[in-house]
Amino acid sequence: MIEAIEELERVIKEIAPFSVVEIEVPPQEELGDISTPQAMALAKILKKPPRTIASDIIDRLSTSDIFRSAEIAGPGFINLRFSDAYLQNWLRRVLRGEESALIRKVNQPKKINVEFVSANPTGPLHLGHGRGAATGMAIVNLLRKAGNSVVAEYYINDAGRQVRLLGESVFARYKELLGIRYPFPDDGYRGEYVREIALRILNKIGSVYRESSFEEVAEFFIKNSIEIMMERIKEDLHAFGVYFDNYQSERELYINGDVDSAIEFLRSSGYLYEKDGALWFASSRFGDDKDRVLKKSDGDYTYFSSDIAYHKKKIDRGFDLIINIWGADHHGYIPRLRAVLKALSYPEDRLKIHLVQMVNLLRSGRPVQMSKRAGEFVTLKEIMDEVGVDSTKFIFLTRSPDSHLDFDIEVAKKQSSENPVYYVQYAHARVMSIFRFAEEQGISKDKLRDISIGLLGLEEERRLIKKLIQYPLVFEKALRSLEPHRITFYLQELAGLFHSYYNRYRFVNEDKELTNARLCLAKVTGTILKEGLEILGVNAPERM
RNA sequence: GCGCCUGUAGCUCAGUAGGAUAGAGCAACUGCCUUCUAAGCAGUGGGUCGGGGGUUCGAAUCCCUCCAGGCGCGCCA
Repeated sequence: MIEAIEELERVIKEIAPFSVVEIEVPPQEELGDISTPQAMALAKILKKPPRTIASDIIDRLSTSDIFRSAEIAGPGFINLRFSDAYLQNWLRRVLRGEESALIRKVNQPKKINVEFVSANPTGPLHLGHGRGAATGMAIVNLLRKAGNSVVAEYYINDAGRQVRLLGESVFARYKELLGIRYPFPDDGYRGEYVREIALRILNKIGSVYRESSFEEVAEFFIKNSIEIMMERIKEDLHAFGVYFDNYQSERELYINGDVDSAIEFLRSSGYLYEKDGALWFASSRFGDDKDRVLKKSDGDYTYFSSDIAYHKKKIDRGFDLIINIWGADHHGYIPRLRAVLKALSYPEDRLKIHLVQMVNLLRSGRPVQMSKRAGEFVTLKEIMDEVGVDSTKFIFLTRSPDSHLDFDIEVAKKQSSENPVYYVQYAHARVMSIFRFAEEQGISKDKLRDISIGLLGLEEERRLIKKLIQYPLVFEKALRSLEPHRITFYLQELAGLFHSYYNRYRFVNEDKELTNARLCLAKVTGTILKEGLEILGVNAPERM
């Protein structure tokens, strides 16, 4: 597939150097194995009839190695069929474990920062964070598989009013545990976890702050509360199979002077001014709808200031690409951040902000009450325990990030035997099971003889092979759009073809040559299922 | 009021840098386990792609408009 893509790219770029080459799988398999509508897209630019362009493209293709046929269809589609020799050679390479058969590495690996989750350390992760976590991790996996050097990063908002409020809430519970009356802060965090944090602090330090006011011990309580909270958040993330390479603290940006130096930088560039006793950034000069305050008239910095410092630091760290994965409720923030990066002369196309839409939690069709104020909300941990990690991730990654997601706990659980995730995992487990059986018959998975595609002439076998070879194309499309759900859907289709074939034919049979060929097919299927599941961060079980 | 996202089968959703006869899972119904795992397979039914207009050889996809839902519009984070 990769050679086919490259051949088409080569030829199309000869004709139209700046066009983006679009390759797809035809809607009906009778039409061909792959196709391109490129000739029609080029017709307007080149001012030639699409079929003439198509014919020109076909003439330039060196069809013999890769393609068996190339035809013009309809208004100007080019439909191509792979030659048996090419298919056989590709299968052989996958069998040998050659990664280059599955993934085309990027020409120039990039240093990429992907920031996601970044939940405030004021409470446990909830389901919405889970969606961001699953999506972000899958995007990181995609980028890494393509050969990039990726830093998965979590930005900890551990400065400002919210964490102070957490500290005070914990302090109030601490006093309470000591049997001392203390007014609970008005908008304080009332969740049970706050009490747990207080208890841990109590166990650690005892009653030494029995008589203290919050002002006296604020630093201590804030710092410790955040640490305990982050510990728990990391535990949840790890249980969810999500790992960060770097946790960047907002507080440190202040302490290390990054905020001051970022502001100085903007000031020296002439983008700051004072008005009404506050310090403003002229973001409207860079596309934002209005200017934004960096330093309030009371002397405190806004959150925006540290965010500027944070992104300046990312740029200074030398990333070629900065990807932020945000919850959709932050979308209003995009123009001002883009304005910042413009002011910092960072090329516009090197900042990508991907929004992940909100998750509604339901139980049997009814919305689950979520009151953050009262501390009543369902945590990601609870969902993981009740529904399962793989199933939860799969549900997140079976939807476009743009779509609002209704997550029904009962449906996610009830489907647990018919859930698409098990369907895909089951296909993998079946491949493994076939090899366990073959092993009993004295056929080792690692000692398969060369595959001969001539023995795989059944319609179902051809269909499966053609689905398998689509994997590199699906990967590239997922990578280009940073949309892991494309992989998820592909895996379901692949699993479907495999199950169907499995049900009808025997892999291990009386004919040794045929058995060998079919086992090769099973092995390639297993490899690709595993490869795809790896990107999603979902387990590929040996047995179920 | 302004901005972003969404509206596709009874339900949950794919498909949208314009492309071929709009797909899948669930639910419903009918069959298939003495042979590599039935968490599976085979089959049946199910659609004004929210409405209306426009651009185009061609629109679920682009533009305009209206309707519906979600989210956001602070010297909060």
